[in-house]
Amino acid sequence: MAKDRKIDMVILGLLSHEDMTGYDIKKHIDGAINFFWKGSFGSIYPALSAMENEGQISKYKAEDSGAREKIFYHITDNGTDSLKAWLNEEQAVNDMKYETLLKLYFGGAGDRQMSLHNIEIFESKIRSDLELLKMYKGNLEKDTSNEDHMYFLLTVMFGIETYEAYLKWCGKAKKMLKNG
Amino acid sequence: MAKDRKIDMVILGLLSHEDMTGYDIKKHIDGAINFFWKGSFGSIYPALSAMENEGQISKYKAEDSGAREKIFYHITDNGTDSLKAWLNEEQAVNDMKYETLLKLYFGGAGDRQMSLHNIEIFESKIRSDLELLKMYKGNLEKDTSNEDHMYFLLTVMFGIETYEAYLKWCGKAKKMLKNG
DNA sequence: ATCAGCATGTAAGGCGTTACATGATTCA
DNA sequence: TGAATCATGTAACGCCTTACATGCTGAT
Repeated sequence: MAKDRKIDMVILGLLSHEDMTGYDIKKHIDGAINFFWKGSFGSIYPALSAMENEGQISKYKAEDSGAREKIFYHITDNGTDSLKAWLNEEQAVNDMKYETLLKLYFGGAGDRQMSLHNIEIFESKIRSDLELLKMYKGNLEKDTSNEDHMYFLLTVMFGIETYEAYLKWCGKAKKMLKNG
Repeated sequence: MAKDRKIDMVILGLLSHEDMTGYDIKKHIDGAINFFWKGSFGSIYPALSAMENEGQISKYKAEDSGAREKIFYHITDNGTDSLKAWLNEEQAVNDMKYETLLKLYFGGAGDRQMSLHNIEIFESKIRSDLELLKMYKGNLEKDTSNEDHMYFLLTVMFGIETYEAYLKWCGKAKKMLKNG
């Protein structure tokens, strides 16, 4: 029941690269991170407040902002320590929820055409996401000077590898449903 | 904000095969389903109560049980309708949370040895889970008379395909961290 | 004797989503 | 003029986990 909000670590990780606003953080999460982690405004802003109270991050307002106020957050030494401690913990939970597989598992309660259709929907989503991943990969490979890019690239490669496996499986599964 | 408890569908799906107790349901979820969905007693028992009130399932007590009372649940026609309606919905959310990748993404904040170690932990977990999946596959292939086994087999094959892709990636990633 | 497994359930509380509220700027 | 994007935040509420409570049976 101890605190286990991983969104805190996402925020600390992003702020370890550069100062950002809550809005910036959301945009980053919606990028390449989105393939292995998610986060909404409703979780980010409250987390930022809590973490500032805990002294993990500090905030300051943009001086020039002619438009609406922008609040930038900066990671503190405490925050850096928390981030490193988490990285060094051996425990890591990888939690999958494939509603597509759940439906397939219970496919016997419907007809084959339906299962086939559900696989095709999955397949087309994966196909378009895979293109996105390949685009990310291309961009990362252009600039190898940044040390962090290797880490980003590794996660993108993970995505590509698994998504290609998904597609391979889709082919087999469709065949089995048609013939077997 | 509408009801979106997928655990209901897991329960209906399992009960569409045979009558079961809450304990039986938990055991099934902890088997091959565990690779793509999870469920605890704390979510199963309350769901069973709610679904009985809604008329999706009905309950009866085992007559002979010499030991502690056993409550069996049976799917009703309403329940079967709900299950089929869900299976026919095109929408399916596949939600991943890879803490391992999150740590790797922010690997630049630590040293390479740490990232390498985290990948090795992931790799050994995947390796042992893959063996389990292959055992499930072998068992399912022994009895092809049961129509449902094809659906179970498809989900197990999905697991095997993706886990093998994970391992392939682990090899590449370790090399990159050592050399790159 | 003691521990694991069978079996049902409740309680507390954390985590997260969706929807709402507000308002400026930019671009078609 | 209207929509999209920038930007911050709150409110309501749902889902789920962990821990607790209870007690029998069978194996070591």
